[in-house]
Amino acid sequence: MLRAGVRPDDRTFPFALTAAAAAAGDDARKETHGYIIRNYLYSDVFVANSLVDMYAKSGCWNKGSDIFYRMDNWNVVSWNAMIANFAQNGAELEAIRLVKEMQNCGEFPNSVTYTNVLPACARIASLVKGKEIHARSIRVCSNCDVFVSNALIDMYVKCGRFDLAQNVFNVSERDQVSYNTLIVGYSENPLCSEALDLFLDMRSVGIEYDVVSIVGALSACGNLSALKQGKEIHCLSMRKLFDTHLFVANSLIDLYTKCGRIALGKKIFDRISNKDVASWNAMILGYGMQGELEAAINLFDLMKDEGLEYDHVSYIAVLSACSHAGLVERGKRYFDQMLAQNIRPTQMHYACMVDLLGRAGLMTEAAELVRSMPFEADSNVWGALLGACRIHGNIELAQLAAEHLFKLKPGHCGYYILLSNMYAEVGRWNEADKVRALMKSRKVKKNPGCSWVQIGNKLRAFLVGEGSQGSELELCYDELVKGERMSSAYLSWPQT
DNA sequence: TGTGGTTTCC
Repeated sequence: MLRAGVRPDDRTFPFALTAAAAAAGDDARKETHGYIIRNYLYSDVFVANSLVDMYAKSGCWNKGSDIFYRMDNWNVVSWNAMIANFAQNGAELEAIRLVKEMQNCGEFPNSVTYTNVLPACARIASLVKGKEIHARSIRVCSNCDVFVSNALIDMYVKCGRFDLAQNVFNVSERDQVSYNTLIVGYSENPLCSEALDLFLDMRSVGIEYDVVSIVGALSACGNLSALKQGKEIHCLSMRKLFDTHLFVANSLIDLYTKCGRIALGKKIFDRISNKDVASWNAMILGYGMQGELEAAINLFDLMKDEGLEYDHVSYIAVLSACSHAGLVERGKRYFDQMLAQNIRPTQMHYACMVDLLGRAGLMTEAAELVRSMPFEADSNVWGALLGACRIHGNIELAQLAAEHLFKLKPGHCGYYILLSNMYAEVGRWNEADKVRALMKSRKVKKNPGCSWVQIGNKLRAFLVGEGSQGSELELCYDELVKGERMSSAYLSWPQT
């Protein structure tokens, strides 16, 4: 247009800026912005809004912010773009605050406002703020907007309130995203079966599954060790050529390694031409999970040779492998390497390190690491320490760890039992009884041992002490064998 | 002839 000598006007730029926002690299953004500055088109609210949006999407929230605060007048779109700018770039509280501020400035939030701010509540898991937004959206009927109800479902899921997420889902208009949001939300234990039910439901009400639904369903199967259903979903994904999608392929590695089919997972890993960090992480975690620790650590080292940067998950994978293999010095080296790479350790990293040191009997060092953490240790960290105390018979430290665990996870039976058994082993019966009494007073039930098999689309569980399960077990076995024969018949690669 | 929106891998 410029080459043809046609002068763009303020109507041109919203289109150009939208395109620049989606373009790779910063060149198009800088050039377009520069032209606008040189030609005094800055004061047009449409143009300025598009600029804020462009910078929000490119991750420069201060650039978007500069433009916003220099604008002469704002409309509701300006506020919404600015809320998105904060919400998508790590300034969640600012985004939430801006909804109040826009009202102070006399602007009314609309459905887009709520759609933009709800993911901010979700990311910081602020149920209070999320509920407040929910209530406001009801007052102006925004909750009837499918974008808003989907964002609400996601917010409740991310705050751990599956009951409220399900409520919103039940009373709202539902589309593909509604199903996907709930499937992905449920695909973590212990709601994986619900996730798979929803995956079947969506198809029966005529809503097509897409890559996101497949990823959620595969992840649910992995967590359930539901190999047969996982294979079926693998087949469904092949039918739509989704299986070459990177996220799907990575989920397939996760599925097969979690189900113990390491070779199958490796086959998928090898076939991915554009492997990303998550592909490598999934494979390293898979080897580690199945006890192939040398393979896990070798793959970790190989990843670097391939020119890929480690992320925090890579380190969780390799540290847990070192811990299980008893490679203390090597684990410490990797931990230091992670710090040098400016990756801030999370609870899980500390839990791995405490486990590493503790298993090796370096109890003082493990306790010192917990003490030196820059934030309060969570139940994974204290649990790792308690586990190590159990192995090495360190009752004093076990008491300390258990004290924290009883506060952090008061309903978790395992910790009470572990400590009580430790007392009993050394004949400190009074203290063992005290722990049991504490457990009883808190109405903590001991979970019975449980084992299960999958038959068709159902899981059948067997509990310790259930009695007369002999015939039922045989029945399950027959069905299981039949099911295996069927699933191997339609797979295109050899079974491992 | 113009601006803003929800869900995904480890």
